[in-house]
Parts: sequence; structure tokens; C-alpha cells
Amino acid sequence: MKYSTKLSDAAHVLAFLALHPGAALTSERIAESVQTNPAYIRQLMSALRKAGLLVSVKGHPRPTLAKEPDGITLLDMYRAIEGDKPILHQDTHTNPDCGVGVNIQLALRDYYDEIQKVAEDRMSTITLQDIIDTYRKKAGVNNETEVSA
Amino acid sequence: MKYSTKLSDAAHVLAFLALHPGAALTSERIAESVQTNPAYIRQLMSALRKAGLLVSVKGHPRPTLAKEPDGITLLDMYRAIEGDKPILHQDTHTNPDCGVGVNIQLALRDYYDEIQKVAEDRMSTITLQDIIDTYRKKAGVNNETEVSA
DNA sequence: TTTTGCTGTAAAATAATAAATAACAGTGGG
DNA sequence: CCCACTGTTATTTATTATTTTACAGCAAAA
Repeated sequence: MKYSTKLSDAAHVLAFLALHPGAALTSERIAESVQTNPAYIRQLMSALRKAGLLVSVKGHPRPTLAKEPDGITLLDMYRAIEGDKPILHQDTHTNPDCGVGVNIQLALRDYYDEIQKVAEDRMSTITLQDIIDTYRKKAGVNNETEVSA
Repeated sequence: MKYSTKLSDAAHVLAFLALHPGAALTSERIAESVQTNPAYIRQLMSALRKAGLLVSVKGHPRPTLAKEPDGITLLDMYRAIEGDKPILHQDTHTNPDCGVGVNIQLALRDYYDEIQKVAEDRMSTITLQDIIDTYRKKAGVNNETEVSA
């Protein structure tokens, strides 16, 4: 497969909303910034909506954040978009007749869970507000205005 | 793409070597345990060899660990197998004419780097010896012997 | 109340990456 | 000199992500 960039794109969408409060943001407008197609943006927004991070009304091009930016973490976005997909993947097709194969994978699971935990703990400390703050610094350096296409 | 299980399989291979010291382990024998094909195992071993984790001689079916199990970390394996592949992936195809898109991704990079760091830090604390120790506990519970197929 | 533009959703097509497979030159041991 | 095996590359297949297409239904404007 390709590598999933859904988390990045979801963060992009939420930041875009936060940076354009009150604007009439169609999925097409957002898609231009992400440089993708409107249906994909709507799919992302659908997941974010179901997770309670975003509010929108069918047919009405005015999606808004469901919470303040400092109340939305990167982990919230990850859960919304990727569910419980792990960052490291086990091989679940080892030989079931081989005790080594089976139990090595069981052992690895414990350690993968630990790694997942520290990654998620870190994600839970990063908010959309943090991302926006960092964005503003970068944008300042790059002399960009946040209303450009 | 499929999800990569190379790290899991590499750990499997190294653990298998550690658990069968002195045995004549052909790539075919190891492949049986992982339930895959010998060429794939040889590819993994090639990467592990280049990273200095494993020693083998062409044509000679007796690969051995290049270091003690407590001197090989999960991070060593990850580097050997995945190089500097990140666990989270940015969208590098956003609209370059959109300041928001460009700079949001730059901001995300900082945070992704942090998440990568905590994950790798954790990986660096987990050794092949730890995995083997945990394996033995699991294997004990499951009443398996480590010499079965 | 009709029209228009948009959303929400699903299905099908395409793209990217991983793993499986096949092939073969070359090594070491018998 | 054989033989079994490794190390390596190239090709094919499988799996997942993204793109594309399509369309029913809502909201606002006319």
C-alpha cells in the first residue's frame, strides 16, 4: 500500500478551519490547500465529525471545530482517523505449529504495546493549538499570510 | 501497500538463531518457522548482516549473532530493516502555493519528530535478550519446547 | 417552491508499497 | 568436481491508500 497520510491531512483540515473562522469553506476550497479531491476531504471530515471533533451540516458549507483548539489532541485525531491501528505491525502469519514463531510474536506484542503507549502518550500532549502556534512561527519565517490560497 | 512486518520477522530470525545455537540453520529452516519463503529470510538476514547484527558466510548454512542478545536492541533491528523510515507519514503533496498547507506540514514535522523520538527511545531499551526472556515465559505457559518445528 | 450548490456516502479505479516467487552466479565442504 | 546453500536481483502478486465517479438529500437564495 501507500503510506497513510490521513493523520497529517486531518490535522491540516482542522488547522485550516481554525485559521479561517467564519469563512465559507467548501470541501473543494479545503481540497485545494491539501491538493487532493473534495470527496477525500469529506471522508476525513466525516471521521472527524463522528469522533466529535468537528461539526457540520449537510449541504451547508460551514464546518466548524466542535471544541477549542487546545481541547483537541493529536491522539484524538489519530483515534478518529486510524482507530486502533498500531504503528508497528506484527506478523500474524507465522507457523502455528512452531512454538518459537508463535511465542516470539506473543513476546513482541508486549513490547509493541509499550511502544504504542509511549507514542500515544506523546500524541496526547500535542494539541491543535500547539500545531497552530508552531504554524504561525513557521509562517512568519516564511513570510506567508494565512489567507492565501 | 501491505503493512510491513519486516521488523517482527527480523526479530523472529534473530531470536531463532539465539534459541538454536550451533544448529545448521538454512534459510529454508528459518522460513518454515516464519512461514514464508527462504529468499525473504535471506533478504532480512542480508540487512541484518549489513547492520552488523548477524554474521554469515556465503554458501555456509550457519548464520550467527554478531553480538550478545543483550547488546542488540529493537532499535538496532528497526534501523537495520527500515532505515530512517518514520512511523507517521506526512503529506508531502500539499499545495505549494498555499502557505497554510506548507507551514502546517512543517509544524507537524516537528511534532512527528518528537513522537518518533519517544518511540525510538523506547525501542532502544528493549533488547533481544528481553524478547527471549519474555518468549520463555510465554513458551512455558504454552507448554511448548523451543526445538519444535 | 424551485433551483443551485453543496454535503455525505459508497463504489470502482488507480497507485504505492510489501511480500512472494523465480532465477542464478558464486561459495564452501565433501 | 559435485552438491547444497547463500546472496542478490528481477518479476509477479497481494494489500492498502488514495483518487475518481456518482448520486441522493439538505439549505439557502431566488
